[in-house]
Amino acid sequence: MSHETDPNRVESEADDASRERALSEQQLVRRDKLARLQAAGNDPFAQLTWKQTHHSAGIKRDFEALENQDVSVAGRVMSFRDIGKAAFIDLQDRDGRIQVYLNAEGLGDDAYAEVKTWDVGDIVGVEGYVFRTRRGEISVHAKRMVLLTKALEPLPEKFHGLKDPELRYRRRYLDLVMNPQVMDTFRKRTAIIKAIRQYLDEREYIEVDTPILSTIASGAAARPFVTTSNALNLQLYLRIATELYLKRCVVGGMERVYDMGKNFRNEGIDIRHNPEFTMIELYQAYADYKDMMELCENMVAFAAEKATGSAKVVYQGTELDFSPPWRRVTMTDAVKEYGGIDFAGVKDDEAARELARKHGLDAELKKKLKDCTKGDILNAAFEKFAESKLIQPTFVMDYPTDISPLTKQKPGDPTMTERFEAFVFGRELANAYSELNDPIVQRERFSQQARERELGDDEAYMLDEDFIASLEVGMPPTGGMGIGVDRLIMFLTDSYSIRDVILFPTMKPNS
RNA sequence: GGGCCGUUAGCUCAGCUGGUAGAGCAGCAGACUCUUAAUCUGCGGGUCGGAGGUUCGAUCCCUCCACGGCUCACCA
Repeated sequence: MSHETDPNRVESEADDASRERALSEQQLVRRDKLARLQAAGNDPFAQLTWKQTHHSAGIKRDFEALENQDVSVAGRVMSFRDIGKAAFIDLQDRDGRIQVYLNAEGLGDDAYAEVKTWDVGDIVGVEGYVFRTRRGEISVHAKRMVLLTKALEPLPEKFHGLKDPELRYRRRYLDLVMNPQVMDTFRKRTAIIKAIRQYLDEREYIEVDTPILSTIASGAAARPFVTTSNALNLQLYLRIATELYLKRCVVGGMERVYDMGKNFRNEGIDIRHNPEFTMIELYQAYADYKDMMELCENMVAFAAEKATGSAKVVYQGTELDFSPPWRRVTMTDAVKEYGGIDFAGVKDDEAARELARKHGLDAELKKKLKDCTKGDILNAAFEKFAESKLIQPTFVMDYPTDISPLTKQKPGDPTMTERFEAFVFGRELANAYSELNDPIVQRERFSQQARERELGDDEAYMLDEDFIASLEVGMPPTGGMGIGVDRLIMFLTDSYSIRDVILFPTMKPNS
C-alpha cells in the first residue's frame, strides 16, 4: 500500500524485518507453512484447476443415489475437528457445507499427516465416496485431497462469525464466507433483477444502455457528482436519472424500452440511500400512468414470487402483501384521510399558505412559505401526515404540477398531473407518470424549474435543449416508470439497510 | 451537517472509584479412529483507533482528530 516516499527511510532488509514483525503470530505461522510447501514443490498457488463433480447441496439432496459413489468437491475449510487417527472437516462451497471424513486408511499415512497441517480458511479439493456417519451426517470419505489455495489470514470466529458492520461492508468477502444469510440475500438480488428483465423482455421491452456521463444531469431532483473529461476538457456529470435519454429512444421509435443500471446522487448516506444505486426506468408508448400502475404491481409481485416463492413477504416483522391489485388513493384524499386536511376546497396559494401555517408544515417545505404554491404545500402535508402511514403497497395518485415538471397534466385540472408514486412501508418504491410530450409546455416547465433554482432549490431540474428538440420531433403518448431496485430488494430480502443489498457500499477509506 | 453511541488479541466480547489488560474461539505443542461450537492438558499472542492534556500514574477523566453505527436534517 502506501509505504511511499519518506526521504529519511531507506529500503533495506531492516524494512523487510520490520514488516515481518508487523505480522501477527498466526500470519507468520501460515506463511511458514506456505514456504515449506513451496520448498517441497507443492506450491498451493501453482494449482490451476479442480474438477468439481458435485456441490454440497446436491450431494445432500441426491444422497440415496450417491451413497458409496465417488464424488469430487472443492471449497473452503470452515472447521477442522482432529480426533487423532481421524478428522472431520466442514467444507464450504457455493451452496453450503459438506462434511469430509478423513483418516490414514483413506488417504495413506503421509497424505493424512500432511492434511493435518492445513488450516481453517484454506481452499481444498476432495475426492472420495459419499456416506453417512453414525450420527447421520452426510459426508465425503476422502481418498485424495489437494490444497488448492493457502489462506494466509485466519477466518473470523467460527461461532459468532463476522459481526462488526464496518468490517462486514469493507471486507464483504469475509462477510460472504462467514454469514450464509449474506450469500442468500445476494443470490436473491440476482433472482429479482433477472425476474424484472424476464417480465419486461416477455412483453417486448428492449433493454438499452443510456449514458452515465453527460454534460447535463437532469430527469430528477438531486445534486449530481461532477467529473472531468481530459480528452474533451469538459466538466461532466454522472447521471441522476435515465429519463430524458429513454424518452429520446421512444421518440426514435423504440416503443417499449428500459434501462436498469446505476444512478448517482450526491446526497446524504443512510440506511435507505447509497450514493450509487440501481434504478430501472421503463417507457411504454401508447400507454399512460394507469397502465404503469398495473405493470408495477404485476411486475413486483412476479419478482417477489420468483425470488421468495410468494407475493407475501415479511419485512422487519410486518407482512407485506404485494399481490395485485394494490390500494389506490389520490394525494388529496390521502392528506384528508391521514392529516384531516381537505385541500379539495382550497382555492388559491394564499389559502394553502394559511393551512401550512396552521398545521406547522414549515419543516417539510424546501423554500420560504411565501414562495410556496398550493401544490408545494399539499405535497408537504402528504409527506408529513400520510407517507409514513402507507405500509401495504399503495399507489398515491395525482401529484401537483409544480413538483412534476416532466408530467402531463390531468385533463380538466392543470394544477394536477397524471402521476403516481408507489409507497411500501412508508417509503417510496416507484414513481411513474403519463409523460409530458408537448415540447412547448415542457420548455415552460423547465423555465419554472430555473426559477425554483433561483429561489434556492439547487436540486431543481436542469434544462436539456436536445431533449426538448427530440419532443419537437414528436414523442407518442407514453407512460413511464422508475423503480428503486435496491429498495425493492430490501423488501424482498427483509434487509434493514440498503448496505445489506449492495455488495460494496460506498465507504470512506480508513487509514 | 447536528445529536447519541462505539473503536481493547486474527474474530466475538469482558475490563469495578485511575494503579501499564482478561475470557472464549482461532493459533502453537501434546492426547484421542464417528466428530459436528468435538473434548482434555499445557503454552504463546496487545501501539487498548490516533494525537494532545490532567495526574506520581490513563484502556479508564478532558480536548481534538479519524473511521463506523444509530438518529435528525436532506434525498430515492
